[in-house]
Amino acid sequence: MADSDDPKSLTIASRQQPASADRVPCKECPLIHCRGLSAPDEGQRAWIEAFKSSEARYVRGEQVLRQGVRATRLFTVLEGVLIRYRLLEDGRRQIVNFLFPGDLVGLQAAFEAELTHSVEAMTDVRLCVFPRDRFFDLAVSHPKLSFDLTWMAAREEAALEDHLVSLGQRNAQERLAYLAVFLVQRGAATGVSREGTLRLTVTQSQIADMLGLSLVHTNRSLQALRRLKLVDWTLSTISVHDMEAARSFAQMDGDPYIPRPYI
Amino acid sequence: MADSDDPKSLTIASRQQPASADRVPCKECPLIHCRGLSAPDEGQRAWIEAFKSSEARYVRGEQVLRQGVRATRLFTVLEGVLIRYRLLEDGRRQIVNFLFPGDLVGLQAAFEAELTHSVEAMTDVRLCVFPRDRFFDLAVSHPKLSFDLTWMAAREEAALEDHLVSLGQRNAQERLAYLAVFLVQRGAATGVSREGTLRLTVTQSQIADMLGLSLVHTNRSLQALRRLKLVDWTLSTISVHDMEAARSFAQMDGDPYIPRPYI
DNA sequence: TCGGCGCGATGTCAAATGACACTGCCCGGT
DNA sequence: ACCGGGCAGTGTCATTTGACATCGCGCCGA
Repeated sequence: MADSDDPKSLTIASRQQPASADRVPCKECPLIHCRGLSAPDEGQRAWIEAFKSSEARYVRGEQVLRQGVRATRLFTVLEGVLIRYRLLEDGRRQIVNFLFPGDLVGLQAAFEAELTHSVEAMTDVRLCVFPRDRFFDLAVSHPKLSFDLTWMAAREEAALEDHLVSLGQRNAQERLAYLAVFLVQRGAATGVSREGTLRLTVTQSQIADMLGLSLVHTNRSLQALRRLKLVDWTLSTISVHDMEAARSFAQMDGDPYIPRPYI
Repeated sequence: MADSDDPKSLTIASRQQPASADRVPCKECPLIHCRGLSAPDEGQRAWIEAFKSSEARYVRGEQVLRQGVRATRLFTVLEGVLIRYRLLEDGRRQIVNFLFPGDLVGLQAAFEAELTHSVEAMTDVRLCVFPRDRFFDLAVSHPKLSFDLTWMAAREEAALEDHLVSLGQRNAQERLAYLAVFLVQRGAATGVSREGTLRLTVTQSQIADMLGLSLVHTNRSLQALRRLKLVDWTLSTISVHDMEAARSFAQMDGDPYIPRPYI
Protein backbone atom coordinates (compact mmCIF):
# COMPACT_ATOMS: atom_id res chain seq x y z
CA MET A 1 0.00 0.00 0.00
CA ALA A 2 2.41 2.64 1.20
CA ASP A 3 5.34 2.24 -1.10
CA SER A 4 7.35 4.93 0.64
CA ASP A 5 8.91 2.49 3.07
CA ASP A 6 11.22 0.82 0.60
CA PRO A 7 14.80 1.13 1.80
CA LYS A 8 16.12 3.18 -1.09
CA SER A 9 13.69 6.06 -0.85
CA LEU A 10 14.19 6.19 2.89
CA THR A 11 17.92 6.62 2.73
CA ILE A 12 17.58 9.24 0.07
CA ALA A 13 14.92 11.01 2.02
CA SER A 14 16.87 11.18 5.22
CA ARG A 15 19.97 12.91 3.95
CA GLN A 16 20.10 16.57 4.82
CA GLN A 17 19.22 18.96 2.08
CA PRO A 18 21.91 21.57 1.52
CA ALA A 19 20.52 25.01 0.87
CA SER A 20 21.32 25.58 -2.75
CA ALA A 21 23.51 28.59 -3.29
CA ASP A 22 21.88 29.84 -6.45
CA ARG A 23 18.44 31.31 -6.14
CA VAL A 24 16.07 33.00 -8.49
CA PRO A 25 15.36 36.62 -7.61
CA CYS A 26 11.64 37.08 -7.15
CA LYS A 27 11.49 39.78 -9.78
CA GLU A 28 12.42 37.11 -12.28
CA CYS A 29 10.09 34.53 -10.81
CA PRO A 30 9.23 32.06 -13.58
CA LEU A 31 5.69 31.74 -12.28
CA ILE A 32 4.85 35.16 -13.71
CA HIS A 33 4.15 33.50 -17.02
CA CYS A 34 1.59 31.09 -15.68
CA ARG A 35 -1.91 31.95 -16.65
CA GLY A 36 -3.86 30.60 -13.73
CA LEU A 37 -1.59 32.39 -11.32
CA SER A 38 -1.99 36.07 -10.56
CA ALA A 39 1.40 37.51 -9.77
CA PRO A 40 2.04 39.80 -6.81
CA ASP A 41 2.91 43.40 -7.65
CA GLU A 42 6.35 44.99 -7.36
CA GLY A 43 6.07 46.03 -3.74
CA GLN A 44 4.85 42.66 -2.63
CA ARG A 45 7.54 40.93 -4.59
CA ALA A 46 10.21 42.93 -2.82
CA TRP A 47 8.75 41.91 0.48
CA ILE A 48 8.59 38.28 -0.50
CA GLU A 49 12.20 38.45 -1.66
CA ALA A 50 13.24 39.64 1.79
CA PHE A 51 11.13 37.01 3.48
CA LYS A 52 12.49 34.17 1.39
CA SER A 53 15.47 32.58 3.04
CA SER A 54 16.71 30.21 0.35
CA GLU A 55 15.82 27.64 -2.22
CA ALA A 56 15.72 23.87 -1.89
CA ARG A 57 15.75 21.07 -4.39
CA TYR A 58 14.50 17.54 -4.01
CA VAL A 59 14.48 14.66 -6.45
CA ARG A 60 11.51 12.45 -7.20
CA GLY A 61 10.69 10.23 -4.25
CA GLU A 62 12.29 12.35 -1.54
CA GLN A 63 10.34 13.38 1.50
CA VAL A 64 10.13 17.12 2.03
CA LEU A 65 8.13 17.16 5.23
CA ARG A 66 7.39 14.36 7.63
CA GLN A 67 4.13 13.77 9.45
CA GLY A 68 4.36 14.27 13.22
CA VAL A 69 7.25 16.73 13.35
CA ARG A 70 7.18 20.46 14.00
CA ALA A 71 8.65 22.03 10.93
CA THR A 72 10.51 25.33 11.14
CA ARG A 73 10.22 26.19 7.50
CA LEU A 74 7.45 26.82 5.03
CA PHE A 75 7.82 26.27 1.34
CA THR A 76 6.36 27.45 -1.87
CA VAL A 77 6.53 25.37 -5.04
CA LEU A 78 8.67 27.02 -7.68
CA GLU A 79 8.86 24.08 -10.03
CA GLY A 80 7.61 20.50 -10.06
CA VAL A 81 4.81 18.51 -8.47
CA LEU A 82 4.47 16.99 -4.99
CA ILE A 83 1.96 14.98 -3.01
CA ARG A 84 0.72 15.46 0.48
CA TYR A 85 -0.36 12.29 2.32
CA ARG A 86 -1.14 10.84 5.69
CA LEU A 87 -0.13 7.44 7.00
CA LEU A 88 -2.26 5.46 9.41
CA GLU A 89 -0.58 3.32 12.01
CA ASP A 90 -1.33 0.08 10.21
CA GLY A 91 0.27 1.34 7.03
CA ARG A 92 -2.76 2.54 5.12
CA ARG A 93 -1.99 5.69 3.22
CA GLN A 94 -4.29 8.48 2.10
CA ILE A 95 -2.96 10.94 -0.42
CA VAL A 96 -4.67 14.20 0.42
CA ASN A 97 -3.72 16.44 -2.45
CA PHE A 98 -1.25 17.22 -5.20
CA LEU A 99 0.86 20.35 -5.02
CA PHE A 100 1.67 22.38 -8.12
CA PRO A 101 3.80 25.47 -8.74
CA GLY A 102 2.62 28.41 -6.67
CA ASP A 103 1.20 26.21 -3.94
CA LEU A 104 2.08 26.69 -0.32
CA VAL A 105 3.67 23.72 1.42
CA GLY A 106 3.33 23.22 5.15
CA LEU A 107 1.09 26.06 6.23
CA GLN A 108 0.43 24.08 9.40
CA ALA A 109 4.04 24.68 10.33
CA ALA A 110 3.20 28.34 10.70
CA PHE A 111 1.07 27.59 13.73
CA GLU A 112 3.67 25.58 15.56
CA ALA A 113 1.49 22.52 15.35
CA GLU A 114 2.66 19.06 14.51
CA LEU A 115 2.21 18.28 10.87
CA THR A 116 -0.65 15.92 10.18
CA HIS A 117 0.77 14.85 6.83
CA SER A 118 3.96 14.18 4.93
CA VAL A 119 4.99 15.75 1.67
CA GLU A 120 6.90 13.92 -1.05
CA ALA A 121 8.27 15.02 -4.41
CA MET A 122 6.58 13.43 -7.42
CA THR A 123 9.08 14.97 -9.81
CA ASP A 124 12.34 16.75 -9.22
CA VAL A 125 11.25 19.97 -7.57
CA ARG A 126 12.50 23.41 -6.64
CA LEU A 127 11.02 25.08 -3.59
CA CYS A 128 11.30 28.54 -2.11
CA VAL A 129 12.06 28.38 1.60
CA PHE A 130 10.62 30.72 4.21
CA PRO A 131 11.44 30.71 7.91
CA ARG A 132 8.54 30.01 10.19
CA ASP A 133 9.45 32.46 12.93
CA ARG A 134 9.26 35.50 10.69
CA PHE A 135 5.90 34.42 9.47
CA PHE A 136 3.91 36.68 11.74
CA ASP A 137 5.87 39.68 10.46
CA LEU A 138 4.28 39.06 7.13
CA ALA A 139 0.81 39.80 8.36
CA VAL A 140 1.93 42.89 10.20
CA SER A 141 3.96 44.52 7.52
CA HIS A 142 2.06 43.58 4.43
CA PRO A 143 -1.67 43.06 4.86
CA LYS A 144 -2.28 42.26 1.23
CA LEU A 145 0.08 39.30 1.43
CA SER A 146 -1.63 38.16 4.56
CA PHE A 147 -4.92 38.40 2.76
CA ASP A 148 -3.52 36.33 -0.09
CA LEU A 149 -2.38 33.76 2.41
CA THR A 150 -5.89 33.38 3.75
CA TRP A 151 -7.03 33.18 0.18
CA MET A 152 -4.65 30.34 -0.53
CA ALA A 153 -5.71 28.47 2.56
CA ALA A 154 -9.35 28.85 1.58
CA ARG A 155 -8.56 27.67 -1.92
CA GLU A 156 -6.84 24.58 -0.62
CA GLU A 157 -9.81 23.94 1.62
CA ALA A 158 -12.10 24.12 -1.40
CA ALA A 159 -9.92 21.59 -3.20
CA LEU A 160 -10.15 19.18 -0.28
CA GLU A 161 -13.89 19.70 -0.29
CA ASP A 162 -13.93 18.60 -3.92
CA HIS A 163 -11.94 15.50 -3.14
CA LEU A 164 -14.20 14.76 -0.23
CA VAL A 165 -17.25 14.88 -2.47
CA SER A 166 -15.44 12.56 -4.81
CA LEU A 167 -14.64 9.96 -2.17
CA GLY A 168 -18.04 10.21 -0.59
CA GLN A 169 -20.33 10.22 -3.59
CA ARG A 170 -18.62 9.04 -6.73
CA ASN A 171 -17.92 5.49 -7.81
CA ALA A 172 -14.52 4.28 -8.94
CA GLN A 173 -14.74 5.37 -12.56
CA GLU A 174 -16.17 8.76 -11.73
CA ARG A 175 -13.42 9.31 -9.19
CA LEU A 176 -10.76 8.46 -11.72
CA ALA A 177 -12.28 10.76 -14.32
CA TYR A 178 -12.55 13.51 -11.74
CA LEU A 179 -8.95 13.15 -10.64
CA ALA A 180 -7.67 13.05 -14.19
CA VAL A 181 -9.52 16.23 -15.09
CA PHE A 182 -8.40 17.88 -11.86
CA LEU A 183 -4.76 17.08 -12.46
CA VAL A 184 -4.70 18.00 -16.12
CA GLN A 185 -6.35 21.33 -15.43
CA ARG A 186 -4.07 22.07 -12.52
CA GLY A 187 -1.17 21.23 -14.75
CA ALA A 188 -2.43 23.44 -17.53
CA ALA A 189 -2.93 26.39 -15.18
CA THR A 190 0.59 26.14 -13.82
CA GLY A 191 2.41 25.55 -17.06
CA VAL A 192 3.21 21.91 -16.43
CA SER A 193 1.04 20.42 -19.14
CA ARG A 194 -0.28 21.08 -22.60
CA GLU A 195 -4.00 21.18 -23.20
CA GLY A 196 -5.63 17.87 -22.41
CA THR A 197 -2.46 16.03 -21.51
CA LEU A 198 -0.24 16.04 -18.46
CA ARG A 199 3.13 14.35 -18.42
CA LEU A 200 3.54 13.21 -14.85
CA THR A 201 4.61 9.86 -13.47
CA VAL A 202 1.88 8.53 -11.19
CA THR A 203 1.71 4.85 -10.32
CA GLN A 204 -1.62 3.09 -10.06
CA SER A 205 -0.77 2.45 -6.45
CA GLN A 206 -0.63 6.20 -5.85
CA ILE A 207 -3.89 6.73 -7.67
CA ALA A 208 -5.46 4.04 -5.52
CA ASP A 209 -4.18 5.66 -2.33
CA MET A 210 -5.59 9.00 -3.40
CA LEU A 211 -9.03 7.72 -4.34
CA GLY A 212 -9.54 5.17 -1.59
CA LEU A 213 -9.64 2.24 -4.01
CA SER A 214 -7.74 -1.02 -4.09
CA LEU A 215 -4.90 -1.32 -6.52
CA VAL A 216 -6.64 -3.99 -8.57
CA HIS A 217 -9.89 -2.15 -8.81
CA THR A 218 -8.06 1.00 -9.83
CA ASN A 219 -6.40 -0.92 -12.62
CA ARG A 220 -9.66 -2.33 -13.91
CA SER A 221 -11.50 0.95 -13.70
CA LEU A 222 -8.70 2.69 -15.58
CA GLN A 223 -9.03 0.14 -18.33
CA ALA A 224 -12.76 0.73 -18.45
CA LEU A 225 -12.22 4.47 -18.85
CA ARG A 226 -9.72 3.81 -21.58
CA ARG A 227 -12.27 1.66 -23.43
CA LEU A 228 -14.82 4.44 -23.01
CA LYS A 229 -12.28 6.79 -24.58
CA LEU A 230 -12.72 9.19 -21.71
CA VAL A 231 -9.35 9.08 -19.99
CA ASP A 232 -6.10 7.46 -21.01
CA TRP A 233 -3.87 7.32 -17.97
CA THR A 234 -0.52 5.58 -18.22
CA LEU A 235 2.43 5.57 -15.85
CA SER A 236 3.92 8.69 -17.35
CA THR A 237 0.99 10.49 -18.94
CA ILE A 238 -2.56 11.52 -18.15
CA SER A 239 -4.63 12.46 -21.12
CA VAL A 240 -8.23 13.51 -21.32
CA HIS A 241 -9.47 13.50 -24.87
CA ASP A 242 -12.76 15.28 -24.39
CA MET A 243 -12.63 17.49 -21.36
CA GLU A 244 -16.30 18.35 -21.36
CA ALA A 245 -17.37 14.73 -21.68
CA ALA A 246 -15.09 13.75 -18.84
CA ARG A 247 -16.29 16.59 -16.65
CA SER A 248 -19.91 15.69 -17.13
CA PHE A 249 -19.17 11.98 -16.68
CA ALA A 250 -17.65 12.80 -13.31
CA GLN A 251 -20.48 15.20 -12.40
CA MET A 252 -18.09 18.09 -12.00
CA ASP A 253 -19.58 21.51 -11.92
CA GLY A 254 -18.20 24.93 -11.22
CA ASP A 255 -15.67 27.01 -13.02
CA PRO A 256 -12.31 25.39 -13.61
CA TYR A 257 -10.55 28.74 -13.93
CA ILE A 258 -9.96 30.91 -10.96
CA PRO A 259 -6.58 32.59 -11.03
CA ARG A 260 -4.78 32.15 -7.75
CA PRO A 261 -2.38 34.42 -5.98
CA TYR A 262 0.95 33.02 -4.81
CA ILE A 263 3.88 34.00 -2.70
CA MET B 1 -30.87 11.16 -0.34
CA ALA B 2 -30.98 14.92 -0.09
CA ASP B 3 -33.82 15.56 2.28
CA SER B 4 -33.55 19.31 1.94
CA ASP B 5 -35.89 19.48 -1.00
CA ASP B 6 -39.07 18.76 0.84
CA PRO B 7 -41.49 21.66 0.38
CA LYS B 8 -41.69 22.72 4.00
CA SER B 9 -38.00 23.31 4.57
CA LEU B 10 -37.75 25.19 1.31
CA THR B 11 -40.45 27.69 2.11
CA ILE B 12 -39.04 28.25 5.54
CA ALA B 13 -35.57 28.66 4.11
CA SER B 14 -36.55 31.21 1.54
CA ARG B 15 -38.14 33.80 3.77
CA GLN B 16 -35.88 36.72 4.45
CA GLN B 17 -34.16 36.76 7.77
CA PRO B 18 -34.79 39.98 9.67
CA ALA B 19 -31.71 41.23 11.47
CA SER B 20 -32.53 40.69 15.10
CA ALA B 21 -32.53 43.91 17.05
CA ASP B 22 -30.92 42.59 20.18
CA ARG B 23 -27.27 41.64 19.97
CA VAL B 24 -24.72 40.47 22.44
CA PRO B 25 -21.86 42.91 22.93
CA CYS B 26 -18.60 41.16 22.19
CA LYS B 27 -17.22 41.93 25.60
CA GLU B 28 -19.90 39.66 26.98
CA CYS B 29 -19.42 37.02 24.32
CA PRO B 30 -20.62 33.72 25.76
CA LEU B 31 -17.85 31.86 23.98
CA ILE B 32 -15.32 33.19 26.48
CA HIS B 33 -16.24 30.36 28.77
CA CYS B 34 -15.50 27.63 26.28
CA ARG B 35 -12.38 25.74 27.02
CA GLY B 36 -11.23 24.74 23.58
CA LEU B 37 -11.60 28.29 22.37
CA SER B 38 -8.96 30.91 23.04
CA ALA B 39 -10.65 34.27 23.34
CA PRO B 40 -9.36 37.39 21.62
CA ASP B 41 -7.98 40.11 23.87
CA GLU B 42 -9.71 43.40 24.70
CA GLY B 43 -8.38 45.35 21.76
CA GLN B 44 -9.28 42.69 19.29
CA ARG B 45 -12.70 42.35 20.78
CA ALA B 46 -13.35 46.03 20.29
CA TRP B 47 -12.37 45.72 16.69
CA ILE B 48 -14.57 42.71 16.17
CA GLU B 49 -17.45 44.56 17.77
CA ALA B 50 -17.08 47.35 15.24
CA PHE B 51 -16.79 44.89 12.39
CA LYS B 52 -19.86 42.94 13.38
CA SER B 53 -22.92 44.27 11.66
CA SER B 54 -25.70 42.34 13.35
CA GLU B 55 -26.90 39.00 14.59
CA ALA B 56 -29.05 36.44 12.81
CA ARG B 57 -31.12 33.53 14.03
CA TYR B 58 -32.20 30.47 12.15
CA VAL B 59 -34.26 27.52 13.27
CA ARG B 60 -33.37 23.88 12.70
CA GLY B 61 -33.64 22.96 9.02
CA GLU B 62 -33.26 26.47 7.58
CA GLN B 63 -30.69 27.17 4.95
CA VAL B 64 -28.19 29.86 5.89
CA LEU B 65 -26.15 29.90 2.69
CA ARG B 66 -26.91 28.43 -0.66
CA GLN B 67 -24.46 26.76 -3.00
CA GLY B 68 -23.82 28.70 -6.21
CA VAL B 69 -24.59 32.22 -5.00
CA ARG B 70 -22.18 35.02 -4.17
CA ALA B 71 -22.81 35.82 -0.55
CA THR B 72 -22.27 39.31 0.79
CA ARG B 73 -22.02 38.36 4.41
CA LEU B 74 -19.80 36.17 6.52
CA PHE B 75 -20.94 34.58 9.74
CA THR B 76 -19.53 33.29 12.92
CA VAL B 77 -21.35 30.72 15.02
CA LEU B 78 -22.42 32.14 18.36
CA GLU B 79 -24.67 29.29 19.40
CA GLY B 80 -25.85 26.03 17.87
CA VAL B 81 -24.62 23.56 15.27
CA LEU B 82 -24.78 23.64 11.47
CA ILE B 83 -23.77 21.49 8.55
CA ARG B 84 -22.02 22.42 5.37
CA TYR B 85 -22.82 20.28 2.34
CA ARG B 86 -22.62 20.09 -1.41
CA LEU B 87 -25.29 18.83 -3.78
CA LEU B 88 -24.49 17.09 -7.05
CA GLU B 89 -26.75 17.62 -10.01
CA ASP B 90 -28.35 14.21 -9.73
CA GLY B 91 -29.28 14.83 -6.11
CA ARG B 92 -26.44 13.10 -4.32
CA ARG B 93 -25.41 15.03 -1.26
CA GLN B 94 -22.07 15.15 0.52
CA ILE B 95 -21.97 16.70 3.95
CA VAL B 96 -18.55 18.27 4.20
CA ASN B 97 -18.34 19.30 7.83
CA PHE B 98 -20.19 20.27 10.97
CA LEU B 99 -19.94 23.81 12.31
CA PHE B 100 -19.76 24.50 16.02
CA PRO B 101 -19.65 27.72 18.08
CA GLY B 102 -16.68 29.85 17.15
CA ASP B 103 -16.51 28.51 13.61
CA LEU B 104 -16.41 30.77 10.61
CA VAL B 105 -19.21 30.33 8.09
CA GLY B 106 -18.73 31.22 4.46
CA LEU B 107 -15.10 32.26 4.27
CA GLN B 108 -15.35 31.70 0.52
CA ALA B 109 -17.69 34.67 0.39
CA ALA B 110 -14.76 36.87 1.36
CA PHE B 111 -13.12 36.23 -1.99
CA GLU B 112 -16.13 37.09 -4.10
CA ALA B 113 -16.28 33.53 -5.34
CA GLU B 114 -19.42 31.52 -5.76
CA LEU B 115 -20.05 29.30 -2.80
CA THR B 116 -19.32 25.67 -3.48
CA HIS B 117 -21.54 24.47 -0.65
CA SER B 118 -24.72 25.20 1.25
CA VAL B 119 -25.04 25.66 4.99
CA GLU B 120 -28.00 24.50 7.03
CA ALA B 121 -28.88 24.79 10.69
CA MET B 122 -28.92 21.50 12.61
CA THR B 123 -30.29 23.16 15.72
CA ASP B 124 -31.70 26.60 16.31
CA VAL B 125 -28.68 28.83 15.89
CA ARG B 126 -27.46 32.34 16.54
CA LEU B 127 -24.86 33.78 14.20
CA CYS B 128 -22.78 36.94 14.22
CA VAL B 129 -22.96 38.72 10.88
CA PHE B 130 -20.05 40.48 9.20
CA PRO B 131 -20.18 42.41 5.93
CA ARG B 132 -18.01 41.05 3.19
CA ASP B 133 -16.87 44.37 1.79
CA ARG B 134 -15.23 45.52 4.98
CA PHE B 135 -13.41 42.24 5.23
CA PHE B 136 -10.17 43.45 3.76
CA ASP B 137 -10.04 46.27 6.35
CA LEU B 138 -9.64 43.59 8.94
CA ALA B 139 -6.29 42.48 7.62
CA VAL B 140 -5.05 46.04 7.26
CA SER B 141 -6.03 47.36 10.64
CA HIS B 142 -5.52 44.36 12.82
CA PRO B 143 -2.84 41.93 11.72
CA LYS B 144 -3.37 39.60 14.63
CA LEU B 145 -6.97 39.04 13.62
CA SER B 146 -5.88 38.42 10.09
CA PHE B 147 -3.40 35.89 11.39
CA ASP B 148 -6.15 34.21 13.38
CA LEU B 149 -8.24 34.07 10.26
CA THR B 150 -5.54 32.21 8.41
CA TRP B 151 -5.25 29.98 11.44
CA MET B 152 -8.94 29.18 11.31
CA ALA B 153 -8.81 28.43 7.62
CA ALA B 154 -5.85 26.12 8.16
CA ARG B 155 -7.69 24.42 11.01
CA GLU B 156 -10.72 23.80 8.87
CA GLU B 157 -8.47 22.44 6.18
CA ALA B 158 -6.97 20.03 8.69
CA ALA B 159 -10.46 18.86 9.64
CA LEU B 160 -11.33 18.18 6.02
CA GLU B 161 -8.08 16.27 5.71
CA ASP B 162 -9.21 14.08 8.59
CA HIS B 163 -12.55 13.42 6.97
CA LEU B 164 -10.82 12.67 3.71
CA VAL B 165 -8.66 10.05 5.38
CA SER B 166 -11.80 8.61 6.88
CA LEU B 167 -13.64 8.30 3.58
CA GLY B 168 -10.60 7.04 1.76
CA GLN B 169 -9.18 4.50 4.19
CA ARG B 170 -11.68 3.50 6.84
CA ASN B 171 -14.53 1.04 6.55
CA ALA B 172 -18.07 1.81 7.57
CA GLN B 173 -17.74 1.01 11.27
CA GLU B 174 -14.46 2.84 11.61
CA ARG B 175 -15.93 5.88 9.89
CA LEU B 176 -18.89 5.91 12.23
CA ALA B 177 -16.68 5.59 15.28
CA TYR B 178 -14.45 8.33 13.96
CA LEU B 179 -17.34 10.68 13.30
CA ALA B 180 -18.90 10.02 16.69
CA VAL B 181 -15.64 10.78 18.47
CA PHE B 182 -15.10 13.84 16.33
CA LEU B 183 -18.52 15.26 17.06
CA VAL B 184 -18.52 14.52 20.76
CA GLN B 185 -15.12 16.12 21.19
CA ARG B 186 -16.05 19.13 19.13
CA GLY B 187 -19.15 19.44 21.25
CA ALA B 188 -17.20 19.15 24.46
CA ALA B 189 -14.71 21.79 23.39
CA THR B 190 -17.43 24.27 22.53
CA GLY B 191 -19.67 23.72 25.50
CA VAL B 192 -22.39 21.91 23.63
CA SER B 193 -21.97 18.50 25.22
CA ARG B 194 -21.05 16.85 28.45
CA GLU B 195 -18.15 14.43 28.57
CA GLY B 196 -18.73 11.45 26.32
CA THR B 197 -22.20 12.43 25.22
CA LEU B 198 -23.53 14.95 22.76
CA ARG B 199 -27.19 15.82 22.51
CA LEU B 200 -27.72 16.65 18.88
CA THR B 201 -30.38 15.49 16.47
CA VAL B 202 -28.71 13.78 13.52
CA THR B 203 -30.69 11.44 11.26
CA GLN B 204 -29.09 8.31 9.89
CA SER B 205 -29.64 9.77 6.48
CA GLN B 206 -27.42 12.71 7.41
CA ILE B 207 -24.78 10.40 8.81
CA ALA B 208 -24.87 8.41 5.59
CA ASP B 209 -24.46 11.55 3.50
CA MET B 210 -21.49 12.61 5.57
CA LEU B 211 -19.68 9.28 5.45
CA GLY B 212 -20.46 8.27 1.90
CA LEU B 213 -22.47 5.22 2.96
CA SER B 214 -25.91 4.06 2.02
CA LEU B 215 -28.69 4.62 4.49
CA VAL B 216 -29.21 0.91 5.10
CA HIS B 217 -25.56 0.15 5.61
CA THR B 218 -25.25 3.06 8.00
CA ASN B 219 -28.09 1.63 10.02
CA ARG B 220 -26.54 -1.82 10.23
CA SER B 221 -23.11 -0.53 11.07
CA LEU B 222 -24.52 1.65 13.82
CA GLN B 223 -26.17 -1.41 15.29
CA ALA B 224 -22.89 -3.28 15.13
CA LEU B 225 -21.10 -0.49 17.00
CA ARG B 226 -23.84 -0.52 19.59
CA ARG B 227 -23.38 -4.26 20.10
CA LEU B 228 -19.64 -3.69 20.43
CA LYS B 229 -20.45 -1.13 23.13
CA LEU B 230 -18.27 1.40 21.37
CA VAL B 231 -20.76 4.01 20.22
CA ASP B 232 -24.43 4.45 20.98
CA TRP B 233 -25.84 6.85 18.44
CA THR B 234 -29.56 7.57 18.46
CA LEU B 235 -31.56 10.25 16.70
CA SER B 236 -31.07 12.75 19.46
CA THR B 237 -27.90 11.64 21.21
CA ILE B 238 -24.39 10.52 20.40
CA SER B 239 -22.59 8.78 23.20
CA VAL B 240 -19.15 7.28 23.29
CA HIS B 241 -18.68 5.15 26.37
CA ASP B 242 -14.95 4.60 26.16
CA MET B 243 -13.29 7.39 24.25
CA GLU B 244 -9.91 5.75 24.09
CA ALA B 245 -11.30 2.47 22.84
CA ALA B 246 -13.29 4.25 20.18
CA ARG B 247 -10.30 6.34 19.11
CA SER B 248 -8.09 3.35 18.71
CA PHE B 249 -10.83 1.37 16.96
CA ALA B 250 -11.07 4.16 14.41
CA GLN B 251 -7.28 4.48 14.11
CA MET B 252 -7.36 8.09 15.21
CA ASP B 253 -4.10 9.62 16.24
CA GLY B 254 -3.05 13.12 17.09
CA ASP B 255 -4.01 15.39 19.90
CA PRO B 256 -7.72 16.06 20.27
CA TYR B 257 -7.12 19.35 22.10
CA ILE B 258 -5.86 22.36 20.32
CA PRO B 259 -7.52 25.55 21.50
CA ARG B 260 -8.75 27.57 18.57
CA PRO B 261 -9.02 31.29 18.17
CA TYR B 262 -12.29 32.77 17.02
CA ILE B 263 -13.76 36.03 15.89
C1' DT C 1 -59.88 7.80 15.75
C1' DC C 2 -57.86 7.52 11.58
C1' DG C 3 -54.40 8.26 8.21
C1' DG C 4 -50.01 10.25 6.81
C1' DC C 5 -45.28 10.81 7.60
C1' DG C 6 -40.59 10.66 9.27
C1' DC C 7 -37.47 7.60 11.10
C1' DG C 8 -35.37 3.28 12.33
C1' DA C 9 -35.05 -1.63 11.48
C1' DT C 10 -34.87 -6.09 8.53
C1' DG C 11 -34.84 -9.55 4.74
C1' DT C 12 -33.27 -10.68 0.28
C1' DC C 13 -30.61 -10.24 -3.48
C1' DA C 14 -27.29 -7.74 -6.64
C1' DA C 15 -23.42 -4.95 -7.62
C1' DA C 16 -19.21 -2.84 -6.38
C1' DT C 17 -15.05 -3.43 -4.48
C1' DG C 18 -11.21 -5.94 -2.21
C1' DA C 19 -7.77 -9.89 -1.40
C1' DC C 20 -4.55 -12.98 -3.13
C1' DA C 21 -1.88 -15.39 -6.26
C1' DC C 22 0.19 -15.19 -10.46
C1' DT C 23 1.92 -13.56 -15.25
C1' DG C 24 4.34 -10.66 -18.47
C1' DC C 25 7.03 -6.75 -19.65
C1' DC C 26 10.63 -3.49 -19.27
C1' DC C 27 14.87 -1.95 -17.59
C1' DG C 28 19.07 -1.44 -15.21
C1' DG C 29 23.01 -3.68 -12.87
C1' DT C 30 26.58 -7.13 -12.93
C1' DA D 1 23.18 -13.34 -20.63
C1' DC D 2 21.18 -13.40 -16.36
C1' DC D 3 18.91 -11.70 -12.33
C1' DG D 4 15.94 -8.73 -9.62
C1' DG D 5 12.72 -5.20 -9.03
C1' DG D 6 9.00 -2.21 -10.16
C1' DC D 7 4.86 -1.88 -12.54
C1' DA D 8 0.63 -3.13 -15.22
C1' DG D 9 -2.56 -6.61 -16.04
C1' DT D 10 -5.64 -11.09 -15.02
C1' DG D 11 -8.26 -14.85 -12.88
C1' DT D 12 -10.75 -16.36 -8.98
C1' DC D 13 -13.14 -15.90 -5.04
C1' DA D 14 -14.51 -13.36 -0.60
C1' DT D 15 -16.25 -9.34 1.55
C1' DT D 16 -18.28 -5.07 1.76
C1' DT D 17 -21.62 -2.20 0.46
C1' DG D 18 -25.84 -0.91 -2.08
C1' DA D 19 -30.81 -1.41 -3.92
C1' DC D 20 -35.39 -2.34 -3.09
C1' DA D 21 -39.28 -3.67 -0.67
C1' DT D 22 -41.44 -3.94 3.66
C1' DC D 23 -42.60 -3.41 8.58
C1' DG D 24 -43.14 -1.17 13.16
C1' DC D 25 -43.39 2.73 15.91
C1' DG D 26 -44.28 7.29 17.51
C1' DC D 27 -46.12 11.68 16.41
C1' DC D 28 -49.40 14.94 14.82
C1' DG D 29 -53.07 17.03 12.60
C1' DA D 30 -57.81 16.50 10.26
